[in-house]
Amino acid sequence: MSLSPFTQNVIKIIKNIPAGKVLTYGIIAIIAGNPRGARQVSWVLNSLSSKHQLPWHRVINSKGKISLGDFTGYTEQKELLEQEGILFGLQDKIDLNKFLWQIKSIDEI
DNA sequence: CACATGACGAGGG
DNA sequence: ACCCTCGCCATGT
Repeated sequence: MSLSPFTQNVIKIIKNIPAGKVLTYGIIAIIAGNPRGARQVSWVLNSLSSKHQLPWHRVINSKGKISLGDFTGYTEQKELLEQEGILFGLQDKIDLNKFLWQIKSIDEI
């Protein structure tokens, strides 16, 4: 199995998100080279996070919320993020203006 | 080649 | 703010 360059970039980006910061599926897709590849990002997390030791919990959706369901890891992800100092506001929403990792290009990695 | 999958996102009601 | 629809994409079967 070989992964597309885009998917490889996604892995590289996620692996470099610093503790205490988060990134959204959409932004990762953009930085990785495909503005419309957000769904592929979720696929990577779901199937390759353990194999590549990815900090999967640092990826949330564009609304600043956790995308996992109550029975698929929601609580675990929230705890991991809180342990890194990330705060949850009303509606369990994270303030992106404060916790979003400011990266503009994959070259910064 | 056809069809299903997955932790998405923008838009509208 | 919530819910649904629709478009999108790399993979897997």
